[in-house]
Amino acid sequence: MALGAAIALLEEEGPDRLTTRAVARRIGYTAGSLYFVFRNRDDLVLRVNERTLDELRAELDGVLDGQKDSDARLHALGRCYLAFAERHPTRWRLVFEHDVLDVDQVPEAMRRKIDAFFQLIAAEIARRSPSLDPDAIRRAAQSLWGGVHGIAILSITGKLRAGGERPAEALVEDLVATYLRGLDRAR
Amino acid sequence: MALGAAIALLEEEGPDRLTTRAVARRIGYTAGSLYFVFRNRDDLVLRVNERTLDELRAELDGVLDGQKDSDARLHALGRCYLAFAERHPTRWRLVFEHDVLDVDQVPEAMRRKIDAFFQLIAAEIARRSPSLDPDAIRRAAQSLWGGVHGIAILSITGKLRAGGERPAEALVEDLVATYLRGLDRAR
DNA sequence: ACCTGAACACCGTTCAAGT
DNA sequence: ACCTGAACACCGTTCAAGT
Repeated sequence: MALGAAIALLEEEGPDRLTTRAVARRIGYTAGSLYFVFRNRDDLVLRVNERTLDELRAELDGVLDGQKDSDARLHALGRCYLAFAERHPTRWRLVFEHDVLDVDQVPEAMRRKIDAFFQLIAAEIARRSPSLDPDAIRRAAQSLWGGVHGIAILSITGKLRAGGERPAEALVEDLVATYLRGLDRAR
Repeated sequence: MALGAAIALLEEEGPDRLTTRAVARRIGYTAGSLYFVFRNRDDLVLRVNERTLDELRAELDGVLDGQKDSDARLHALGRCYLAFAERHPTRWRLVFEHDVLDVDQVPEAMRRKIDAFFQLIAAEIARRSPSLDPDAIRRAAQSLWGGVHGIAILSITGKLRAGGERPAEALVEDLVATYLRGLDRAR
């Protein structure tokens, strides 16, 4: 499958080398024939990204097994998210940095995957803070997870220069713990 | 100046069209001559990014004038950061998405600018929570600002799909307020 | 039905040669 | 001292033509 070659190329050579021609070469075909399986390069990247999101989702689901306490589950999700980003930096960045040109045409499936992910967080928050109304829960899920995402991206791109070991993990722990503590203190 | 042309090109046509050839064309020179002023395309992007960070910094400094309360200052910084990102999405993204190939060779000036920015946050946190030790302050500045950054990037790339108007601003307010509240509740 | 190969309009980068 | 212009090795994309 062409997708496999694309992913290998991406991890081995980086995003700039993920070209239609290189993918074709790697599977022993000619450049033009790739356009029978992908609409264009955007489409190729999009399919790689869907795969990446599916893998991430599977790992997140996996990490929830066995954890009972909602706060522990949220911490586990945060750690897992960060760990995935650190394990697959190139693929993970591609998900968020790739711009589709004809917006909202193609990425409907992608948006659903991202939404589903926020709902995972929202469900845990609803559980631990049952007094929050649905709007507040949505908001909390988005700002908390936006936060974890930001730490992950700054860490991966080397913009943090933090001290200690596993510095980004400490930041995620800090953000989740402090935010949840703030949630408990009513407004 | 070539830099001006590069920035105009970037805002008008997007990051993919920011090519050495297009910049040269726009200022009436030939492609090769650009290499007398920039080392290569990476260097060109780096210089654009430095300029962007300088502008952002100036706006952040400006927003602090007049605000006395540290919490209000942190909120103002968050809103200003987000507003800048929304006003210059392409340039702002380029700062964080551009990868220099020969790492830590070139971007020393860039790193200092980013560090200086975290220190701006850390100073406000130190002021409002004087009982925190220096490590905790650094950590708080990084996780809180990583968080604001994450919301900004998800918002700009259309991955939030939040309700209400100025949705990202509401998230930044929520994150900052809740995090600071969490900071006040000792561990 | 499936793939090739050539073509077109682009890139980044280098470097002799011109003024 | 400064710039050009051609060259090289790449891109994405299309599409006649081959099997």
